[in-house]
Amino acid sequence: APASKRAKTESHTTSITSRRDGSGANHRYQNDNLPDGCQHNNTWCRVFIPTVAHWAGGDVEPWGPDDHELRDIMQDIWDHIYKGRIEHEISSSGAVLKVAKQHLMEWRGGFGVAACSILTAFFAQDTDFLDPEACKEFSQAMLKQNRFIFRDNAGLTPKAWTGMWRASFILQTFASHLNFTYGHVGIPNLDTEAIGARAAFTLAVTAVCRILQLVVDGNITFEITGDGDIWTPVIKKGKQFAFSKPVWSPMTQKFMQPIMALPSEDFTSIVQEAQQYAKHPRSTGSSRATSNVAPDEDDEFADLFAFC
DNA sequence: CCACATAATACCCCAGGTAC
DNA sequence: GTACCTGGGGTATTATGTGG
Repeated sequence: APASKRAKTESHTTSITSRRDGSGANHRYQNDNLPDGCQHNNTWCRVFIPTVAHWAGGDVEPWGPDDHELRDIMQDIWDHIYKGRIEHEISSSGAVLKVAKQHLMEWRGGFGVAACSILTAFFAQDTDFLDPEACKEFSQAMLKQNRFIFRDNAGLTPKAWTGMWRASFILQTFASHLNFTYGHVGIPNLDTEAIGARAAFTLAVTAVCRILQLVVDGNITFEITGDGDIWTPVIKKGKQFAFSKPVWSPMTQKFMQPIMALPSEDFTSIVQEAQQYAKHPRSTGSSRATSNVAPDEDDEFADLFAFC
């Protein structure tokens, strides 16, 4: 690694890790502890954090790098975004890193939340699913298909995966990543435009698996109010039901390999398709004036069962 | 059709809880 | 004490309604 590009400017840097000296509860770091000015024009939360998440969702370990690697990456991002305005050397135990990691938590959690609300909305629009058993059967069928693919995946070409990848549940869940990273900028040192979003996509796939599994096991129920048109998902309390690294990291690893093997053209087209579900669609030329807003239900069902 | 007021939603942020 | 994850409070932003 190249030598540090700057001299330390803060004299208060304790030579040893300066644990927590933030101003929040239990001396935790909060936004007030970030370098002065970095939040001007919402640059911190509208540009810096999305850029960090864009990197974290790239072709890397989905559940996150260690603090030192993350520090180095974030330093590059910082130097580019705040270049000439705010000089700051990020500490691997300081406010910038800690607060940013909090946002990355929310970024990962967003996949779990998205998968849950998408499946809930799907059930809510079909009265057949008023019967909890129907929900379970449906979810079981989805998962079964996944297992079938896994069982003999040695003999399958990456092409065989693409059918499943295009399932709208997964694409919609993946769109939460596109939303979260909206506003990110390219960082020359990191070649951020060249890397993909395979980690993010892996998390999306895993999140969908998790929510289906919760339904199958009866660990999520739906409170239905109104005239049956307001569904509220209720997930049982417990760490084992969370969308978290200890529970889902093994599954993520399984998914990661074949996803990494996808040719970049295929992956690019997947991302392209997911754009329609994003809040800030990247208009890729064709006018979207007439045809959409949301895909009509027939299309959605067609996609959904395309791989069943 | 536009300006404005109000309602709904999304976003950001913090801190509690839990496990180690 | 530290790290991970969650849930909710409060505000900014967008959608919706209403009068001119």
